[in-house]
Amino acid sequence: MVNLADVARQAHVSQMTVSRVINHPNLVSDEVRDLVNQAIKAVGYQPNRIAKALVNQQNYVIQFIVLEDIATVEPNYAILLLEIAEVLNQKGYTLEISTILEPNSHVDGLIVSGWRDSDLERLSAINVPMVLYGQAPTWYDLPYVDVNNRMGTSLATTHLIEAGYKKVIYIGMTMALPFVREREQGYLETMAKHHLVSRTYDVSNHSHDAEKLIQNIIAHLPKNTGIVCATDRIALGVVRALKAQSQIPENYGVVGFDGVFIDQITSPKLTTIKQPFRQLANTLVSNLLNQLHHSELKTELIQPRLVKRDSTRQV
Amino acid sequence: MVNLADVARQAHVSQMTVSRVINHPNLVSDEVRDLVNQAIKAVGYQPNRIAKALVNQQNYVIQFIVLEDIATVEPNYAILLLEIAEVLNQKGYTLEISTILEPNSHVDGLIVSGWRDSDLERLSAINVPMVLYGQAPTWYDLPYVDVNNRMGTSLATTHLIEAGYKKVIYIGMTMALPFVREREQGYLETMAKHHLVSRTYDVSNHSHDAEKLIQNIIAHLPKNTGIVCATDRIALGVVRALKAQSQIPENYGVVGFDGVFIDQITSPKLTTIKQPFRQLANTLVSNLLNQLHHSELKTELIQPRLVKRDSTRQV
DNA sequence: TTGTATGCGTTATCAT
DNA sequence: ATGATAACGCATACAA
Repeated sequence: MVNLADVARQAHVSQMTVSRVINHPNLVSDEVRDLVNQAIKAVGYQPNRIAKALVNQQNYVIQFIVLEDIATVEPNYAILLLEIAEVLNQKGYTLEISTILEPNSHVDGLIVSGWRDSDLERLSAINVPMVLYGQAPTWYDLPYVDVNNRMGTSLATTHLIEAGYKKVIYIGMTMALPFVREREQGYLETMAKHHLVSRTYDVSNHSHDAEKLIQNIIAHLPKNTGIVCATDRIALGVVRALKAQSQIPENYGVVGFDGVFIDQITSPKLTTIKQPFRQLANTLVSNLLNQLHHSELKTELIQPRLVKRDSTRQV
Repeated sequence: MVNLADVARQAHVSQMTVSRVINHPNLVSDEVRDLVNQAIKAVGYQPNRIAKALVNQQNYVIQFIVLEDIATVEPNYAILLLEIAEVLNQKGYTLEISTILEPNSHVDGLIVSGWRDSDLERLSAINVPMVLYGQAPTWYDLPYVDVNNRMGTSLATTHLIEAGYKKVIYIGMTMALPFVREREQGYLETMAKHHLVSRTYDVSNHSHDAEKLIQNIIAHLPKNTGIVCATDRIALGVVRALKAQSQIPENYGVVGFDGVFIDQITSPKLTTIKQPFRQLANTLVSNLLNQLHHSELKTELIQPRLVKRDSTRQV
């Protein structure tokens, strides 16, 4: 392992000068700085994160905590995790993954996902920099990053209206979580804005439930109806129920939400609201590192994107 | 932060004695050991991984490298990653995730997945302990862990035969990877063993392709046929193509492979070969840690499990 | 069986 | 502007 001493020897300066060139280059004269930089390249020096961590009393470890059952959201997490890991590694941090909330002293910061309202009390008691993935109630002072769920369903609803579907209904989820309410609100608001009558249904977030719901209400569902779904999973069930009559997208238009994996395996392919996971990952990480360095708390909503495919009419 | 010195003071012994109690308890007298252990609890000591890493010239970081396009296998990876992370954390290691092959000096070991044959040359040149996820050719001396793919399709084929399907065909993948060949072999062998005529087709690993294939060959496909699919994705397309006539499982039986996520969202629910991801994760990790400590190379195949659901007849 | 001295690679502090 | 020294927490080698 090549260390500071090796570089120092090569450049005929002291260890400290090398350390300064790396951490406080403006405190070093131009000539010496160039000399040292050359030496660093020549010997192939790579800073030792462990030694740095020891002296700085930091660990350069961020823990990603998944509190919900993975099975419910698998594809999303794979993407998000990989994005976060990449961003973190770039900044010299390591990502640790955990499924329980019990922060060890060796983590510098927490990214928490899949939490329920009942977790927030416990979370706000923990004295480690953290950022939540998912919109949290404001009365806890916990910074969060999320996609703008309300805007998402609003985009979906607008798209269906503009595509000429006469009636537009919403199929939501039976979960008391902020993002669930937000998605519903996005639909309701947009319908109100267009002076249209809204109609919502609730199912569990499983394709088979959504499929059954549609089979039950199909008799009362006029042709030329648009269906905004709270998730791609629900949309999958809806599409399956309607496909038998191959009435998509002529008689029924379907829009999902998430845009990960499921949207690609439906038939017809799903028009959906895509969560920008790369951007979410970037924002989560920079948010957290900002807290570590400058200790500012900040909450952010990221804009989603409508992806038009075959389950809705081309406008 | 409470350290060895704090414990030592509490127990009225030296730092070294405390260190010994932790690392070599048999070198310490019983009384002193008990005393120190009490002190450890009393002051709430937690070993500092960073300091340990520095002195041991280890980093306690394992890198998980995903070389293939994530989009093709998302759900599987989410599960595998979380399992690996959990096992690793238990053993005091941290998991780092990367999508490129360029091991930094700060990683102690590599778990490599999604590699192609063309990567193996480069991999075997890297001088860091590693284990591959996925069966590799034996002429590279790289240890790997994989599910027993051959046994998997064999289980699937046997199940269909025993369920009374007269003809059993196989839909495989157009990829030149060992595991692809293994899965096909499992089918072919089992058919031969039962003195049955085998018939294989190939498609890309996309549900839409599989769906088209079935639509094209359905005319020549006699009733009472069993279909072994190389993946759940393919099975999903097959089920979709056959569902219009709702002939599953009476006239056609379908078995998939993987058992992650997709199998739950098909309709009817998929009979499939389940990859034991928890066991795979455990084996991958213990394999790697064995290399780190005792430097033995070992390759292992894990047994998969047949999960009978609604896409095949109950025997 | 227990304790002392030393060093891992880095950086902050203080001195020059 | 540059360098010498000490310190972070732990474990190995050696001494007692």
